[in-house]
Amino acid sequence: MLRLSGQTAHPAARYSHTSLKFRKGEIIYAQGDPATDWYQVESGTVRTCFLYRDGHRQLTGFYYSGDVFGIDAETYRSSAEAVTAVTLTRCSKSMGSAIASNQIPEASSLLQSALNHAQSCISLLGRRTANERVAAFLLATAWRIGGSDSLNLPMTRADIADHLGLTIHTVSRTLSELARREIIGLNGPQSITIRNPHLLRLLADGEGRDTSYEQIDRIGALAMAPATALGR
Amino acid sequence: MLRLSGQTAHPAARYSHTSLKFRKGEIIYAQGDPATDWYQVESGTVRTCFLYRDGHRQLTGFYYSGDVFGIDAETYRSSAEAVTAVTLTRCSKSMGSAIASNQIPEASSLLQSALNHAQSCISLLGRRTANERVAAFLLATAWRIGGSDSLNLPMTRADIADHLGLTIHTVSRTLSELARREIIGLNGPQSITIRNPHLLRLLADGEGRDTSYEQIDRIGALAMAPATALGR
DNA sequence: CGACAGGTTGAGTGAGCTCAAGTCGGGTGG
DNA sequence: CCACCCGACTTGAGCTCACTCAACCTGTCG
Repeated sequence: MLRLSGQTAHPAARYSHTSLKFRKGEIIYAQGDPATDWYQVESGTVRTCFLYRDGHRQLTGFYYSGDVFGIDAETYRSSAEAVTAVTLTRCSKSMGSAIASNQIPEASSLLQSALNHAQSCISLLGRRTANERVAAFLLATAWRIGGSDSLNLPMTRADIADHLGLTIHTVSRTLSELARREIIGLNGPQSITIRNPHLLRLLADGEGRDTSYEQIDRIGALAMAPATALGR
Repeated sequence: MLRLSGQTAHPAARYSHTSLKFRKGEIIYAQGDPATDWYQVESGTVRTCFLYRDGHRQLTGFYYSGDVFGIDAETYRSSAEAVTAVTLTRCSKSMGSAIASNQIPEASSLLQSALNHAQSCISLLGRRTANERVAAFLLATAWRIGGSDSLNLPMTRADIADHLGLTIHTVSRTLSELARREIIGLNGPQSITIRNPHLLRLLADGEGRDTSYEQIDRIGALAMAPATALGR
């Protein structure tokens, strides 16, 4: 969510770093492996997955260009996998010491970044309905990578579902419903445009709980009106 | 979950610290306040709450004697409240600098502790059913404070519910059901004994999903048998 | 062209929510 | 000492939203 320390920071650059490439779907490290390295994304998208004993998984985060992941104490609590083809910079922790003992100058920044990611994940999972979770996820993702209203979701529906604690069916249905109400646009499964950010924000914040679709759409239209009038 | 750095460590002891008392229910700091201090629990229990725009809350953690909380970057992302009467040690961050710039030696340890708490929270919310969440919560709490099989839950059902993303009704029903099956014992709402930790672990790990109660109870009985035979 | 992965959509079910009533224990005031 | 209240908890009944099961569509790759 939060960039590490501004646009230009490259914390990985200061250490013995190795550039690596992974193909789509490849595993970068596995849950339980000794946490010897941390990584920074150069290009592409990475997901971290926590696997439960019964086989189902909880995606704890998506990492885009500039993001840092793999900041764990002893062993990795989540595995990391390439969502798309990725290039990474790998940084060995062992050259200084464990990251927990702060012999690495940016240790605090890296941990802070990891903590922010975890809190964002909690913020999504704490929401109550599928609408709220999907809406909040779209806004968070748009804010992180899109910048503008059009965004390309690199991950599959299954990834989104396992991130939000839903099924792919519910995610798909919810997105279709949002598109039907013209809150978002769907140009193919991966390409999404946010048409009504204001209304999406209301949905994410739970304003649609005991309110009918017609009511919330009216509220959204009212909220949009000044912005639209101002914008053109 | 994880103690900061062993039983005897008192990271708060090394700084300008102030001892504070709060009564049950009192607010220690509010969400959005500038994060100027962090705290260590001397006695009692503290909860941290993330409030959503619609008024519902997500408890992001419970903190017991020895635990540290309030490790945020700029402003507190959650409020902190006294679950019981508590005594705390408050430590000012401003004496060095912001915690993110690692001028405070234990900054990394504190952040690591906060990260562990966040990951435990995700691990609970990532579970699928009420049974799994409640079982996992009981085990985590017992491991943290109980030590033995008997534990005193300092928080209310509402606190548990808002921590697990359930309602108080579902929490209450689930606990009653666990008691009815003699997996736990209930001596009053706050006092719980774990009678069958093995079976509780199976439930927490989702082994009861597509299995009937009778089947899982039988599995649990089998799993218990050797341990019982060995133990006495 | 077939195989397959990813995605969408429908129908029916069920776990957990909502609404509602009732219990229990502790505190307070008459 | 008892009546009363209040907050916390429990439990029942019904409903709803998300899951399950299933079918089908689409694009891609060999």
